[in-house]
Amino acid sequence: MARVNSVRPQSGSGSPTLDEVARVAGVSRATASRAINGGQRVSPRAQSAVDLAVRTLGYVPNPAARSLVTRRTDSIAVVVPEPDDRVFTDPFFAGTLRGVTRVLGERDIQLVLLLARPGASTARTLRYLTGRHVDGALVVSHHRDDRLAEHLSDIGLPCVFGGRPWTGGDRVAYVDVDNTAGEREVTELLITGGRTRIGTVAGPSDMTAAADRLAGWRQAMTAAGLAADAVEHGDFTEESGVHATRALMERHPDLDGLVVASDLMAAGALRVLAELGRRVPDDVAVVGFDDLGVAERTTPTLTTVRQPVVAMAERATRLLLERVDQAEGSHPMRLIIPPALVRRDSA
Amino acid sequence: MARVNSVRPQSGSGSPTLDEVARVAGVSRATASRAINGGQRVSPRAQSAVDLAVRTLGYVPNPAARSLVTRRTDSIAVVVPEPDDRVFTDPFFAGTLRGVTRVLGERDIQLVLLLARPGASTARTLRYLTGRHVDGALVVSHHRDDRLAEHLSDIGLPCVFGGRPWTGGDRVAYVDVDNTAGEREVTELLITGGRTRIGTVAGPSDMTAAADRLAGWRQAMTAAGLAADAVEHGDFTEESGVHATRALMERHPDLDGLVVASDLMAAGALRVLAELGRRVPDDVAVVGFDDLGVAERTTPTLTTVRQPVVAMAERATRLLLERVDQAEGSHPMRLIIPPALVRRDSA
DNA sequence: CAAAAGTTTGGGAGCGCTTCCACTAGACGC
DNA sequence: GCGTCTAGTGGAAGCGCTCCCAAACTTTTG
Repeated sequence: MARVNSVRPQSGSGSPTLDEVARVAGVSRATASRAINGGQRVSPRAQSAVDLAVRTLGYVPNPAARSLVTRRTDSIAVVVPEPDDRVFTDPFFAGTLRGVTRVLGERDIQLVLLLARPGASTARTLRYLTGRHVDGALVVSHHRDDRLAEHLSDIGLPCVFGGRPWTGGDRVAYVDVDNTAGEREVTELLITGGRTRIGTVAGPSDMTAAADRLAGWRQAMTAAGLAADAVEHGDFTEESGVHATRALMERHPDLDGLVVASDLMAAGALRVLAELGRRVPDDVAVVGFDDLGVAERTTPTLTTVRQPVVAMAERATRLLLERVDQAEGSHPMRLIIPPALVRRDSA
Repeated sequence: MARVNSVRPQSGSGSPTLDEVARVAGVSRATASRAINGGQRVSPRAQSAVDLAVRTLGYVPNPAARSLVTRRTDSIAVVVPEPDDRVFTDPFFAGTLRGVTRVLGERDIQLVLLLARPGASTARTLRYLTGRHVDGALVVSHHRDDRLAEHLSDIGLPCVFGGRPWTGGDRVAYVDVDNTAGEREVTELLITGGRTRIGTVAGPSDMTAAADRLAGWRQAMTAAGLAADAVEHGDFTEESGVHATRALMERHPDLDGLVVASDLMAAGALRVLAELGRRVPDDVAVVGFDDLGVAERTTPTLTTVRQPVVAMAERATRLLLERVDQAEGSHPMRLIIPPALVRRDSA
């Protein structure tokens, strides 16, 4: 401890190592390591010596070396198998990322954004995840054919899906809103309101959220003895909502209700209806899905189904971290959030 | 080579290691490593033996071990010192991320999203970056007091700023649009159009983009001998644009021109003007800044200054990767993009 | 045909960290 | 007074990889 030695970092070889900290603190590398990581089984004396050394040296542990032995990286991936331009315009992703970062911020875990463009790069994503660059993965918006659920469960990487996966739903955990119930209820709202000719602008048919919402609409329609034949698909963007609504109104000019699978698409629908001179809700009642800000800003404001995206993302992230912590084990769990109707002016 | 040995991965100890690949391929670990990394100095025979072993074993290199020795992590951070709710609503960030991911996708580099909330977590961000978790950093929207430029240049981590940093601009590289020139020109447009009473809704005064645009407006005004006294600050959000415009119009009801420092704020301004019954552009001409989609969707559509955000982010990322590659050296470089006026209906 | 030059190869030394384990001191009980 | 605990410590063994270097082999050349 009283040993005289040079205190300066060894020959400017870059950042100081644990070895140097130990030398400066006058303890062994093992003790220094313990002191830095929580300080179990370390005397107060040694602890403060190490603390001081860390501070004077400006020591920061080398993450690669650490994770080589701990087998942890303290980072998780958010996987978004979606063309990048869609990701960054949809408030759904914005909300998701917000929820994730909020939870991650509580602990010292970082977020790796994995944008898997369609096709080829799924393989790359998979390779990345297999390589254990991250401790876990949150898959956000996946499509039928990426088979991500199976692949991830094969790899054995802790993961949670945001939204029910197509297949392998029994092998992975997921958090989802009850899409079917939500769309059913909001459709029933229109029916109760006296609408009899209700069409739907559904989402892309390779996504479960879209399929489930479509199913909800169908259930309500058939239960009420109404024809469930006016269906058009979009891809959740406003643009696609415009096209789908145009097509729908052309084929079924008599529609008096429109159940749209996302607010963004509903905003497009409202624009088309305005062009067509139909009054909303007088001539045509319109409902959306999501309630992430857009619904409040349309004219008229949108009656919709609220999907608490931020909260869901937080839950999903917590779930993921739990699974990461208790390593393996813990069988898949699903968390289904009840949807909430939000009545505004469009229906 | 003809040695008989068990080919199956050693005792289910998790993922196969390079050692196992080497054993299966009948070569040394060194040769296997070479074969896997580019295959310089490897005979075709050995190469294919290794390739086969990799494939049958499903080998994926352990990134921690690799980066422990290479001192590369093959990932870069995008640092956003901004409250998370702003990040995900502003099309500016969306565009930036898009540019970044596009370039990163070309190589096998991952993106770590570092959202530094104001205050305390800047320290954490800095610690993370100091720890060399990433090979470089792209700082996107920084504020005056985070002093990120100095800190990063101290750390010695390759970094590029999106937008001129407040201080330390001579020590770090950055890519920026010529904010001053852009705002000056668009102001001159109003002046040429015969407007004489032109106010401005500026951005937050702790951001260089805002300060530079304000300066551009001032230059044009004073050069034309007009009073540059109608100034109000917002924070680039639509909401703040509403407040600022309201305050501005109250104090200066005679304004016939409005130079707004972002399209989002300009959208807010348009709403206020509509409320106030002023016709745009007849009574008041309005111009924005950014042109990232919002400007096309307002009523009337917005005359604005185009900032090619995606392209800029791409350039910035390329610049960053260059700096990462040639390690250290290469003195700071700045890339100033000329702005482009986009004429629409609002002025 | 030997020497020189080039090409492949494997041994081995780390990269910086955590953690097992054996060991030393005091604290404590009888 | 002497075992018996317990808290604290350091030595050393890896984690899985890259890369230097010298050895072994192949080709070229005089």
